[in-house]
Amino acid sequence: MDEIFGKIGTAQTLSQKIERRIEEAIRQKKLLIGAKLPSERELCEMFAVSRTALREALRRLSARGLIQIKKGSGMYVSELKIEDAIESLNLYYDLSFDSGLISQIIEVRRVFEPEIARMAANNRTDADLEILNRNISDLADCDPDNTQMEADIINKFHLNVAKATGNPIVIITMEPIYSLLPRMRNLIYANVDGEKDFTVKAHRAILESIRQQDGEKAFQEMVVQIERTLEVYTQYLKK
Amino acid sequence: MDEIFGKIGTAQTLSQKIERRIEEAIRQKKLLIGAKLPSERELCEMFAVSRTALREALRRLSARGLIQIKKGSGMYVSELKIEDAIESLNLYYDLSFDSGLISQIIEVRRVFEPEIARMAANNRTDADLEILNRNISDLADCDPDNTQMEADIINKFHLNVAKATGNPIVIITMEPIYSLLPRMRNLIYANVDGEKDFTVKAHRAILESIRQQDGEKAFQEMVVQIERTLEVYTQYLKK
DNA sequence: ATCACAAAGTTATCATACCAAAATAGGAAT
DNA sequence: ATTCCTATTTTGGTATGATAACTTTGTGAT
Repeated sequence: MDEIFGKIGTAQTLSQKIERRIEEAIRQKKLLIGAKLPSERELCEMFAVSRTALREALRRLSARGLIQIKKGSGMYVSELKIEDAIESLNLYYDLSFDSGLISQIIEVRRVFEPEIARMAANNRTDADLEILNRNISDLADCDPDNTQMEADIINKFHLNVAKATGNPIVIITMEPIYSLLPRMRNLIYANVDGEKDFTVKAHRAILESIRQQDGEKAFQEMVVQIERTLEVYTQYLKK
Repeated sequence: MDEIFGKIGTAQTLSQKIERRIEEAIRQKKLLIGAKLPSERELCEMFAVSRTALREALRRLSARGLIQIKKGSGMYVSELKIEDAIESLNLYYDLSFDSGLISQIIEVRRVFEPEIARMAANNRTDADLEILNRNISDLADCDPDNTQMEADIINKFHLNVAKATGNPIVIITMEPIYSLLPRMRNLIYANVDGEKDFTVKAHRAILESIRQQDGEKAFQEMVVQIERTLEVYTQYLKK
């Protein structure tokens, strides 16, 4: 451990201490979701700090999605949305986006998604089937020129398969990855003839396997779909 | 789409506008990593706003990891670390954690980790081997009473396997899950006799497969390890 | 050349005041 | 009783100026 020398002048600022205190209260459920925080003035008295310091702490908390500030009304503990967490990831990807990332994402999907399809086949409900079915119809009916919407729909299909596993952890782990797909696909998908037909067929095959609760078949069909995607991307990357 | 009625009074506050402006500058690389921002006073003049508004914008940016503020020195554009992005996910997991998630996490690990082990076997470097080796030694040498540290070490082993895949997406995906393990394991692991010996052996087997770059064997060994964990947890959950 | 210390620049905090948006309460019109 | 409007209160948003604490830089003595 080279932690011997580390952080000497890292004294937390006052506003950071305040931030931590409130964050801890939320983490420990002392402040429940939706709870209204005392007003700024009251909090100033309670913490015995100036409004400036307090407000800067609150700004950070709201930037991180922990609280919601409503002018004229008050501040409320907000349910941390997965979107907030993903927003950070998106920014990260935005800043470090390169073609290498594309193939790495594909690699992960190639490995994870077939297993997800299998789980979905084993656990899906009838409601899941309906959603997936409508999803496929949406793609088939979608205006071919609206590639953005096509990408969104395809994205949602995969996300809905993840949801059909009934395991929220699966959703949470894959959500950040799926959130990247529209951007990537937009670069490529539009240029490939016949790709949409293939995708619709592949999705139908996956759905059918899930309907039959045939995990192994769902696995295989997903492999086909992902490997095709991989091919398309590979072509693009060679250009 | 029920987006017909939505957000009317969404007037951005001044500090949010400032935040966007600076964020955009960073996203568009007009401000490069490490670049020093003008001082608060200068920025105030440039944006023609008060220091209060400006500072609150800067607090948000630093909370999101885009800039680093050094007292007495200045403000610098910082490289957005993966850890910053993952920190948000961790918080999210933290807030939605309950014992019901344990079995779901196990299910996910059961499906994902063997594949990760296979990827690691294919892509590992010698440096990865060394890290994993030291990790196993640490566990073997660890004070048996210090269950917290044992849990940490085990946690790190799995994370290091993920790192050995060489694919950052894998890390991002799994890191939040691993961050939950110590807490879970602490509840259970301590009570099971002989568990440590088993874990050490299992880890050695996994490492050996990765060393030989035998993906299939690594996959299988990881299955063994995870299913054992699943057993232990199942016993606990039945109590 | 080295060290100690002062000076300048920068962020952190505080205190106060005023502005703007939203919620609330009260009363008037229906 | 209900609806509508208005005045009041509460709450967050912005502005300003002063002071403290910290970092960096430069100066001068050694």
